[in-house]
Amino acid sequence: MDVLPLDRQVCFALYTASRAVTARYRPLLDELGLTYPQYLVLLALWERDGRTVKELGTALRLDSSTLSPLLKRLETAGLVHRERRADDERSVTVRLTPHGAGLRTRASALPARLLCEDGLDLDELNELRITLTRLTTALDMALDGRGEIDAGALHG
Amino acid sequence: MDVLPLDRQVCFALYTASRAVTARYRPLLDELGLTYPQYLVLLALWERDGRTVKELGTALRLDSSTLSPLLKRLETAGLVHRERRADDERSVTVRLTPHGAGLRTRASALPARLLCEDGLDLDELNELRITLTRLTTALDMALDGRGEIDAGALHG
DNA sequence: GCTCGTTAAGTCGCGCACGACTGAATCGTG
DNA sequence: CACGATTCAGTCGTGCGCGACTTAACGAGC
Repeated sequence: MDVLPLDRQVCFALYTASRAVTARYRPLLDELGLTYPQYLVLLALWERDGRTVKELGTALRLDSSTLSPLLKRLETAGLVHRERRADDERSVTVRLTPHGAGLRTRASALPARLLCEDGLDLDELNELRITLTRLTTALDMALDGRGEIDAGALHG
Repeated sequence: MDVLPLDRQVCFALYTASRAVTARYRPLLDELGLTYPQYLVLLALWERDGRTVKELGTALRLDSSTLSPLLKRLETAGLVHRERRADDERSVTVRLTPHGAGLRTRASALPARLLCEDGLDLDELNELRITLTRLTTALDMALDGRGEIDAGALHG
């Protein structure tokens, strides 16, 4: 069995496409003073404000070691505010400041500005998104399942 | 115009799917002592050995500031060897060592091991790869075009 | 109430990515 | 030949991602 050439590997196409998209977003996000992951965090908060770090991590599939420093930078930039929950002192609630909430209007124009140059029509984008989501959940389940099988092997 | 929810954004699906794939590759690549970008560099070299840093960068869409430290680590690990070209002292040729070439056999088993758990069949993977490649080239052209248009505007 | 296991946020180290820059080699044009 | 522009590899600083770890708070069972 031989190695597939780079151009035939789905994993490489995915890796490259993801970087191409963030590269295309970059100049637009620079105008807002945001990085791409910071933009995704704000997307999550615009959709539902006041989530805990844990809940944001679940939505974005990132853990606290990535989110904590990122949120600290967003707080320094005056876009979010963090405070410990009164009912559970372990959790921290992340809330948009007026400034952070105000960016929503400007940010909502971004996808449309990129849509016209991505070489795909709306149907293709929709299908692509669905396929990618299916791929992600399948791989996540396979990764989780690995651990469960290993744990199960210990009992058997 | 309102902001799309996170789950409807193609950019987010791409970002998440890309990380899910590398996460799934990680335990397998750990056995080979490789990171995911290092694996991609080796894929490129297995396909055609003796390329310059510049040529590798074109194939992987990475520039020297990413590749130089990565190649240095591969050289320290004894997988590649670097040497200045005699006919052009600016360029550096990257060659696989016997050890680096030998990893090819073990690495060729990787895609098949992941294929059975990605939740997609071969036709879907093929279509996905083609769509992603089209997306990447379109976005790259748009990004390049931006600069050319700006430069053109100065002449006009 | 106390202990032990669990959970949440955060820190640290490492390896990318990428922009900005440096230094050396090469090329083009006069 | 000279000299300015270009090309190539490499360094540096910043911000992710992520594994391993720490600390504090919660919860269950005794």
